[in-house]
Amino acid sequence: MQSSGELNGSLSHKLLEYSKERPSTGARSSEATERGPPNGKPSVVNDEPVETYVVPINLNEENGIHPLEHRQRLEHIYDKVLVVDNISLARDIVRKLTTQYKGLIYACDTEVAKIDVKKETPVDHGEVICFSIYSGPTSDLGNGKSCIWVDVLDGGGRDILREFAPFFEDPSIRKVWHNYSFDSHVLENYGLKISGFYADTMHMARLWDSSRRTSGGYSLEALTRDPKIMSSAKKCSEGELIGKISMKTIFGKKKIKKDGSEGKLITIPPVEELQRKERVHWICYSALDSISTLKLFESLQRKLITEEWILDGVYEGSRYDFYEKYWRPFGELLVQMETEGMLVDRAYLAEMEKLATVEKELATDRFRKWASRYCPDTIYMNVGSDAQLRQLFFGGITNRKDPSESLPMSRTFKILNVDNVIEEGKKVAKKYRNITLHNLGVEIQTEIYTATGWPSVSGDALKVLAGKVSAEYDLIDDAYEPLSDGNDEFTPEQMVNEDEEKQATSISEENIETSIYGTAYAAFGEGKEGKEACQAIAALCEVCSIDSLISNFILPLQGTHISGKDDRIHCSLNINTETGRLSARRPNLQNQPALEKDRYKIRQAFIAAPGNSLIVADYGQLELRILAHLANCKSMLEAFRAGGDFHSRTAMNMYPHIHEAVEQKRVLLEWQPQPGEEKPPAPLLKDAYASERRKAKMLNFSIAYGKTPVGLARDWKVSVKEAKATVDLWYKERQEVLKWQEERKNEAQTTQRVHTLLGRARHFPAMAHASKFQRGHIERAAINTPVQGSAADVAMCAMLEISRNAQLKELGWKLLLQVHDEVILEGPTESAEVAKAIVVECMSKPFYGKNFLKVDLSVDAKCAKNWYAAK
DNA sequence: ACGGGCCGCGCC
DNA sequence: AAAGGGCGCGGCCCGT
Repeated sequence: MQSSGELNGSLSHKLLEYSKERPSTGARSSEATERGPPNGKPSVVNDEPVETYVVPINLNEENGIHPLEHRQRLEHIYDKVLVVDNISLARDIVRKLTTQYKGLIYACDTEVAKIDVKKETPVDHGEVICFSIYSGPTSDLGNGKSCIWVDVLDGGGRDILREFAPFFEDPSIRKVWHNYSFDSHVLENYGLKISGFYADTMHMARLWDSSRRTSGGYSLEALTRDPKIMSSAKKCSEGELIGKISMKTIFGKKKIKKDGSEGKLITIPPVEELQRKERVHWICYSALDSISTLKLFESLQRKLITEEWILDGVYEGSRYDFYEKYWRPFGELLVQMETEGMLVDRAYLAEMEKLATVEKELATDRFRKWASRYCPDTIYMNVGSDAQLRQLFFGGITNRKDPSESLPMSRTFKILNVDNVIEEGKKVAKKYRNITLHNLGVEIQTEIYTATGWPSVSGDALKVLAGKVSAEYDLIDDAYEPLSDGNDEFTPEQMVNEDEEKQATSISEENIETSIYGTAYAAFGEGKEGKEACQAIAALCEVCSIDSLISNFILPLQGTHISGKDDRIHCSLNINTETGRLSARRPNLQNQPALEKDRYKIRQAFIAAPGNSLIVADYGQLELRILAHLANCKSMLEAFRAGGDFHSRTAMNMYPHIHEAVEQKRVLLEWQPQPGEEKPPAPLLKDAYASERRKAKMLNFSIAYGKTPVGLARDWKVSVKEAKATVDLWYKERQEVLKWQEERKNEAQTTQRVHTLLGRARHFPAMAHASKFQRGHIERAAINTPVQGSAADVAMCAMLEISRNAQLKELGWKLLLQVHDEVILEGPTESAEVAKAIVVECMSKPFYGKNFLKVDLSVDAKCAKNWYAAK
């Protein structure tokens, strides 16, 4: 496909979708469509190597080349390809590969059928139909050919593939892949244990430039066609192909519409069919994948070698050295973790699904019944539709950003006819039917709007309407008691709510009746009506939160597409973020509900196998410690050195009156009960100065993200001036942080990049021509990236340290998952305590047994039978 | 019927 | 006018 420069630019208007009508999806890799930044223009960009779903309308002139010409150029490859379609030939070749040609570097690539890469894990899914191996133009791998193409489909299936085991499994034979994870898994489905991993060109490309997500993506095609990437490729002979050509360019056909005319949709036959019926072109297409992967590797290697690698200010070599030392082993480790997977208790999830469904129905009925008094059709409405909710509460309102647009007072919606309502004059229920929703008849004030200017109907917005009333279920009201606050790592939003709660409950007795109600109380005429409105909307909040738990977690985790034969869930762990954090997909195991809010205890479903336990270990205030180190901030470093409650200490440093109280021992910073002591000898700071500590804590979290006084003022509901004053208090003792942040902004401004602890760079190519707002965004990213990215570096080093540990390996402990500042391992229960101590040691000293940071790294670890219990 | 845009929300 | 960083994903609605 074309680079996204074109995608976002002049060509974008020519783009169209093509329908994916292949019965079995052919795939050479996993795929994802992704979203652009919230307000940014770039919308969908291919992230991983895959055939794209966006093509130029004019198929005849892609890049000025006629598809027939593409095919002709492709055919030249055929002369280089040794087609291996029988076992004895395979045996001969493998003998060569593993003896006289053992020292070469090989690029490998598979083509896979019977897998839906958007939904399924490649672990225990997919069938390899062919693969290609290439090691450069000069090696004669037989008959003077330089590229091997192996027909797995008709050349011997599993048997011919297994002939290549000595090649794939030899750790001394260096192999380069584009998205190693996918190929590794599909090959391992045949019982092979792939070894000799040498490089993943996708990771190398990300190390070279992490911002291609919005400017081209990381598909093999996009990368090998990008002159900026391939500029250093060796000059190739006339007509030689380097860049990958996508499947649809070669094999795409315009769909013929019913009337016989050519449609705009483009279809591609199943890959098995292509392999058999378009054999020559298919072989060339497939061979080109490994050829272009090797060229890409050589180009990226040359590029990375030219870059300096500076680790915490010290020259360490080239950025390719960084790749070899960190991301190569990390890439291999991630694939191992994916292979392991996490065991999930399906019976438990099924049980929770039943419970959640019942509770959701109750709450739904309650809301619908109330709303139908104002608008009858709400009985049939979809309470999960934000459009329908917006219509009810805000019908008629004008758009805040674009006053020329406004919601109609009344609107019809097409809904699934789940209630099988039969319309007048009809005999059977239709699949869909229309309902009419109009404004409930009252004006509701709101301060929360969506990015596009419409009033928000999010959970937060609805909570403001409802206030702090209970939804008052008849059956299950007291079945659910939220856990008490045992968690220190609150998000600022949660802390604001915490504040509101304090205010709400501190209001005098006679007012408490009305003060707990939200804005809907007055809107619906106070009294009984107002009260019922608030309760109904509270029920609606319940529906939303239950629904999101069901559809985001309870249901997907039970699906078979993301689990292997062993019933374990194999998510994909990707190095694909701008900052160097991991992301997890299919499913995203990094966003499982946290303990406090998790009414169905979903983390309890993640279990260890019989006889095994999980170890869950996480860093305490990792990002703040990183910030203290990077900025060399005396006050923060001291606070961490002193230990104890960091946020209390921050509050003490911000407010002189607290400082004085601590000095005079009127309050305690923290207190560990000593034997014989029942309660602290003086009040704790976190109780005596709770609101100051909350502010301090919030600033601790917010400042690293670049939050502005304007944003804080909005959250705190105070004036900007007041918010600014509090921010200044925070910075007063932390001038180094202020200075460091200014330096990062300047660095981003002048060099268009910033760096992490280990010396990775993040580019800001948009800096040169950024609007004021965009510039602000980049500046915040510039101060956040070194913090977040360095934390990611530390977490990676810790994982590598753990994976290198011989004792852990011997005891049978394996890494399963990482959630940014947390790792999860599984192993035999009998050695859990020993293993836990080793894990803590590895994480505390993640750099080959050392910690060169100016702060200690605090690690909290637990072992238990499931994830919930181990937190 | 499918995919994109949008919204909303889960996590750190 | 916008005013906290980084993700993935599901539902809805609307276009094709």
